[in-house]
Amino acid sequence: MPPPTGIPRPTVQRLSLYLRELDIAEAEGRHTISSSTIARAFGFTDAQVRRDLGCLGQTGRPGVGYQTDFLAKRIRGALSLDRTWNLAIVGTGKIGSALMRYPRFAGGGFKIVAAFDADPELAGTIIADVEVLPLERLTEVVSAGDIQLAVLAVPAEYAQGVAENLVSAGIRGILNFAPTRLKVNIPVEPIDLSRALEQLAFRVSSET
Amino acid sequence: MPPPTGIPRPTVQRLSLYLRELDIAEAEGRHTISSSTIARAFGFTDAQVRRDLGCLGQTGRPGVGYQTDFLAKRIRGALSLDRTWNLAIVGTGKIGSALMRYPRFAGGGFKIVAAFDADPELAGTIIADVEVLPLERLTEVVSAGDIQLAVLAVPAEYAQGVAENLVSAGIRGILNFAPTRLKVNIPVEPIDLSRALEQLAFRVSSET
DNA sequence: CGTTGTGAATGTATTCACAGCG
DNA sequence: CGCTGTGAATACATTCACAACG
Repeated sequence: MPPPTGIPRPTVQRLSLYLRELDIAEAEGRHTISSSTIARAFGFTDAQVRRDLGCLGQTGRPGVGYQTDFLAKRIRGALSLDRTWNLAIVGTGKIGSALMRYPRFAGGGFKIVAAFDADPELAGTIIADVEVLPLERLTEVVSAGDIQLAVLAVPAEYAQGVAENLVSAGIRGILNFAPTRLKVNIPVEPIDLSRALEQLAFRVSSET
Repeated sequence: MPPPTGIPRPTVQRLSLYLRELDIAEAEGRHTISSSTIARAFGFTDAQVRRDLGCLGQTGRPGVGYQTDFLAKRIRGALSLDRTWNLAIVGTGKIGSALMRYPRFAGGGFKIVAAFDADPELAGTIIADVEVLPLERLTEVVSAGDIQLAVLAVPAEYAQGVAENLVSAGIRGILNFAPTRLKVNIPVEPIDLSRALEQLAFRVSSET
């Protein structure tokens, strides 16, 4: 049962952040937190935080704030993080293999369960406890292994082709590191380093 | 002379994309391109593209479209990409060193000129033609080397401290790979993998 | 008290629709 | 014609401001 999709995009993005702050608060033993505390952590306004949390229904108590564990659970539910997502890494070059060793992926319900590379040299290698398989086995393994998401870290020129394979293998979403817009009809979340750098350059040069 | 900062954030983001499409068009020998062609490449509306390009002043010709080379130059100017930005990579672990080998950085006016790591073992190593220096030399090298931007790829717990060093060394903007909000008064552009994954999970599970 | 939740007001971004130009 | 540039209309997001609540 997909949770209500009525949550606006910018809100979803911020909910991810709130979740982190809640985890910190919980780890520090704070059982309750106010909208303005959350807001301050990220430079938002308290009204914004309340508006965002309002999307999850009644979650706070006036005069007290939000109960951290309850709210975290609520956000996880809304974001569908209250389950495990199995990931395949496709392309185990520099970026792909770096990601496989990125510890934070293990944290929140995301689990790397397979890795693929076109280079036959790499097949058989083991990176962070996961064996790298040849690309040909993608369809087979993805279908059999209940893998929902893929991290695409192949050279730009192959990205579209591999993406199409992923879709027909049954992958439901792609985290795309290649600087290309993928033409597929499943959700794609791009990680665009050049764009981020250009953004940064712009902001720096339009400083006061 | 910083270009007019009057360009709205979402527009700046899209201008980066348009620039890519223009480079492709130019490479293919198309000397002219219409707003709807650009729009189609990214799934935007033609009106949106024209509105965005409107921020750059009069750039197109009715009945014809936009002249690719001229428009590209105009966008580069607006985004301050008509210059070289010197980068320092700070933290040459998995992600940092992967970035140093990322070819696309070389492409558009961004040049990695220095790299630092806290681990003395790594000092002296050479990655992609750049020598890794110990963190202590950061201030010295950044000041001397005319380095404007830093890519921060250190473990989350050190990020804030290193960021402060970067600021006092004279860095003007940070591309931050650590999953932390940096409290500094220069522009920071976050690359947040966990957030992107969570975003993706949400979108997948709220599919029709 | 302090803090939530939310209507109403404001601000920002996108789309519509068309006059005007080559 | 085809296509740009832009006012006017619309949709969306954020902030204000305050009643209600423990």
